[in-house]
Amino acid sequence: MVKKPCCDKSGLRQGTWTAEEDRKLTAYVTRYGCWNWRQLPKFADGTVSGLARCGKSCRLRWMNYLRPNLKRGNFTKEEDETIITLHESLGNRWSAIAAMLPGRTDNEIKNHWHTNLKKHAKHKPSTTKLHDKYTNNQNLNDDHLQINPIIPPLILESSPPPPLSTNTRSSFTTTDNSVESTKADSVSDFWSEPFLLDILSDDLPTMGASSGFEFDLLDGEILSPFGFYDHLEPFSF
DNA sequence: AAGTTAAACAACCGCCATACT
DNA sequence: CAGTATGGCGGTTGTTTAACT
Repeated sequence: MVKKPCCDKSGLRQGTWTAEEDRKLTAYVTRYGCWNWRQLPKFADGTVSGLARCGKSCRLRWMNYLRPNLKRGNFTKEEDETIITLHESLGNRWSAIAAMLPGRTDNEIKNHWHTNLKKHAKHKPSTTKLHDKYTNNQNLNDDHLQINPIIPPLILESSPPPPLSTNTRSSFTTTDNSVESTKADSVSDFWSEPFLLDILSDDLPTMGASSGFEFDLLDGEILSPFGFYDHLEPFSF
């Protein structure tokens, strides 16, 4: 939804993400992984310099637009046919359909379905081999994962943020503000330092290899799956 | 050129399943 | 075992933009 930027009751921003917010989120996830979406924004150190977004919003933004290897742009004819066929078999299980289309998100497929394919699907009989395979298979859940074995591991779920001593998601949910603030401070240092040098020098080769990032330094420009890196300058928060 | 309509799509909401304490 | 926190999913909404009159 493209709402006007505003703050909700808890002071969190809503609406369209800015390039700055995208940079912050990408930088954080690139470095620490998506270990805990709901805690992530807390490390942004308030609403002025940090990410004043709810974790859910962060996850959605990352999964649908910022994560590596996402395709952008028009769907191919083959993709359309695949979506239609899978929808006949799976129904509105968009995540399952998206799993069959590397680089496409469930949200993207869902939107595409409602705006383009739904009307065509009504008139188009299913005749593809893929459809036959599914209609003849009783265990769709297991099978659809086997058909496409090249779905890349999405992101660094197993990589806890270095400053934390634990990666259990509930152990950090605490009412002990002193403990939390201490941890948050140590992590929020990240937000106040220029991350570019870090990711270029140390973390990125490793993180990039595991997460699908590809960064190239060319004449002072950084080429990345994200357009905004193309004109990125080292920044601090 | 201005107004209207339809299409596209980014993002939020609510619910549910799972993991943890 | 119950309660709570979190992640994930699907439905839906609302703004922007393109196409049309």
